[in-house]
Amino acid sequence: MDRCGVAGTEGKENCSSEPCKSTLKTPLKQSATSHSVLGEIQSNSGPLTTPPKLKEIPLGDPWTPTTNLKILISAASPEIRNREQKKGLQDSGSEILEAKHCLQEHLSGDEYEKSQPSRKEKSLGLLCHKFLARYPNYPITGDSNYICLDEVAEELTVERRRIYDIVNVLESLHMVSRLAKNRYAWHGRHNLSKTLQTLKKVGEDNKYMQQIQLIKKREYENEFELDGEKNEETATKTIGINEHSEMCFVELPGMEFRAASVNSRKDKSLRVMSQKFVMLFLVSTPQIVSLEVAAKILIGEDHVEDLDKSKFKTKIRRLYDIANVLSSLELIKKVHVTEERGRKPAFKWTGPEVLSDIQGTKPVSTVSTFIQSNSAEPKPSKEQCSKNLFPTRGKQIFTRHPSLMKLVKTIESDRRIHSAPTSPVKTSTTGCDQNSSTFPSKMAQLAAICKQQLEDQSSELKMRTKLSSNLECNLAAPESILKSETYTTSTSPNPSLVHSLGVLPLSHNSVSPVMLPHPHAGVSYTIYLHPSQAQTATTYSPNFVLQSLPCTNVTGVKTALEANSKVLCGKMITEEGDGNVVKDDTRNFLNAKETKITKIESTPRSFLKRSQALQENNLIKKCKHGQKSLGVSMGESVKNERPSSRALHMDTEVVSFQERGQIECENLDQNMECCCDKERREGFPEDQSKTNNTQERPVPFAVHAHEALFPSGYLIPIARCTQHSNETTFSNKEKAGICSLQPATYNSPITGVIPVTASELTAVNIPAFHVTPMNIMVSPSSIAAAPVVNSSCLNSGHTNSVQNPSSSILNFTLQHLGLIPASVQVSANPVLQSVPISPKAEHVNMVSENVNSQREKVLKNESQIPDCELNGKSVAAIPLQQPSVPAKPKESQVVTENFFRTPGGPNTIASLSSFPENSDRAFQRTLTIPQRKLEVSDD
DNA sequence: CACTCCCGCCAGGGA
DNA sequence: TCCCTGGCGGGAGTG
Repeated sequence: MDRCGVAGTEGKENCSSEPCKSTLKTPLKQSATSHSVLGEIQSNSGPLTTPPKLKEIPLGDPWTPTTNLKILISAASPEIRNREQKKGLQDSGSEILEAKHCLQEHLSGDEYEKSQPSRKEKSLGLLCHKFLARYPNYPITGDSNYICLDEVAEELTVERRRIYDIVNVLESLHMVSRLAKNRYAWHGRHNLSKTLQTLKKVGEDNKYMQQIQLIKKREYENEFELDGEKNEETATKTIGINEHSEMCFVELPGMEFRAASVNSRKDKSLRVMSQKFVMLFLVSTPQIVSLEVAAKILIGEDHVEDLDKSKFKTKIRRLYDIANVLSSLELIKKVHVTEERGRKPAFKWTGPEVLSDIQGTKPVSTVSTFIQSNSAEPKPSKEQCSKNLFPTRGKQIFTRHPSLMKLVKTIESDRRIHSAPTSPVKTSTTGCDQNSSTFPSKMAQLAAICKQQLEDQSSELKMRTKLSSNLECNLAAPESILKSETYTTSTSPNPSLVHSLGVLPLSHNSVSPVMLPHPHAGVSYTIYLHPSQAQTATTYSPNFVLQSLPCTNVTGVKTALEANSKVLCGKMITEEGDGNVVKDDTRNFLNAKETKITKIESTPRSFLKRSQALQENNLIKKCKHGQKSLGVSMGESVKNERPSSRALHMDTEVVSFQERGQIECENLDQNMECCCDKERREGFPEDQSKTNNTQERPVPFAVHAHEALFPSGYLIPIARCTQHSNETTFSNKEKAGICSLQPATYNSPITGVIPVTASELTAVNIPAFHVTPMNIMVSPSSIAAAPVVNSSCLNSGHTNSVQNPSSSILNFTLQHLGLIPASVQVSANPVLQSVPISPKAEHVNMVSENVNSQREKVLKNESQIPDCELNGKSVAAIPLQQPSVPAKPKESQVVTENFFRTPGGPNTIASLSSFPENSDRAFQRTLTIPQRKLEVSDD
């Protein structure tokens, strides 16, 4: 394709005056340059040109395996043939030219035209389909799924330019990542769910919902007021919302680096636009976004002033490009929205439902090279961290997300960096980590930052959470306490920090720090998870709610209540492409627009109210279920605080609390929401969720965050890692069913009955921790400090295996609770053996090594913890296996269920269900991270 | 005519 | 300097 590009350029020179387009209709000119020829050939039938030429064509191109296939295809398809010819043209333009001439000569105008592929046949969407067909949705990790743009363009017989369009959109979804020039890595949909979650989070942060509402409001006003000036004013206002927002590309942990190389270019508008476009869908309740609205919002972010038509038009064009690709991905579907003003093109989200998952976790927008900092290295200075994170000059690998700016500021104000991140061990499980080498440093810095942040706020956490009263920390050696900080949104100077940190980039080589923001109180904990495959973020809330993010990348779980995000829109009639008409009468909503908007502005208040309502709701639920636990006392206090954190993001919501009631499960609390969301996303079978049998539950660690209270007072809902559940699709029905599901009861030998709502399956129940409540006392400080899994630990030199996020969480939990020594790593992933923490590892919680056998037993019995080393003692050794390896015995799946019900996202049944298409692969992949039943050997 | 969106010119910038 | 990238908008195709 290089040639193409070149040829194109050259050709332009020669035939610039002669529009290639014209060439299509017009006979090819001898003088036409290769470029023009190319165009002609492409569009014109190349019947004359023989397939053989194609073979010959790739002179310089490596003979690809697909060549034969292409030839065959071309033989069968005139269009393809043409494209092939075109391709061939690149190399042997003259020959093609001749052929073309011949063709033209022999064909009449009509015939010639007929021979040309129709416009539709050349659509980007179709091209994208072809492109996607080349790669598996869920490629096996570790496989080298590389994409050579030249080859692809060649094989698809399209200009490389078109491939860029596709790749850029795919890149925005992290389905591909750029490895090098002309080379991309194919990730398939493995990261899709994470990406979507992240995007949703970012979208919520950006208040896209509000923007949409404002735009709609404006339109609404226009309809009735017809006040042009006013409209413009409104428009400006609307746009103004984004004025400050900067274009940024949301990165996923582990993906940044590669993307970075691409980011050299300032404008990645297509990528950014794509992400934002997706965000719009994710944040809006009727997940229907009209092009007009999308364009306005996108323009608003770029240039508020430039609302001129041309710009708008251009945006629309680009949106079409993006939409075509997204449509090919089956993430959206074209529909038409009929409003008062008329019928407008729009797109409806048809992709997996995305939950705003983990609270406080944020997508790392862009991370530049990090200086690797391991324990031995001096702690990175704040400046350095900032610098690395947000390089101001040179090649900024990634565009930084606004939230990161906040982080930087926070860091600035907060100088103390407590502990250096653990040295990451390089564990590349994916074929994409070629550039991982640079990650460690970044991660380290991020970790340092997070730690710092956490530490600073830890004191606050202590005060807020009176966990100490309930829990005494016998675990807590000073070091054991990872820098954790409490984040109280209300008081925290940098409330945003939590969110900023939310998602940290994961590198295969390093541990990723994960912010565990307290839902409301803002107490956040950071857990350093091994970024490598799992990419799971864990949230640790003061109330001891552990949540694992599907991936670290996942944006924090803003409480964006999906239900809440009701888009203000007039009566909306959506005509789906297939002719189905979807009516969404939200007119009533319009009436409240003003009010709602006002509310939005006065977010704090509304938040409080909501918070209270939520709290009440939670309490009620608890009571309802008769749940009693230590967590209650603590939990409540904690819960009370949650609202605040939530408030940060709730401003977008204008929906009345009652409305939310419908989605009660989602409203319970952020954690729960996450869980719920995950569940839904994962396509958790309704029946399954309803199933009382925990073991059958696809989701390990399923616990009703709100309801399942453990004696110990630890409420540890852990969201499943949704890594593999990208494709989960839950029908509305299913969702509803889930939401409405009656709480399932799970028996915990120790704790007793733990009612769990099906929708909350994602929550993790860690009965083991509750076994000896009194023994597991956690001092406030310890609580505040989230155990950080040292990267070294995670990557303990013994193994290359990637730490499963769930395992990280497990370790964290166990260590934190003192169930296991800090030095012991329990791998949630059966594949990953428990790995002794490297002595070098710093920041590892020094958990009392003395874990009484009872606990272990309890764990064994109760939590069904997978084999692991407790106290560095026995643990059924499990052959280390690359988690990435997809092929897994089905048994693993079963095991998974039993295992602690850990959030091993990947291995959940749900995830399986979510892979309708590639069930095989999905399944395999799922198996990849088998959850083992924890068999703790009594010593 | 409006909507779509293909096509490829051309500039930025990395190698 | 080469040429990879990708913004951008003209204008063709479609309904």
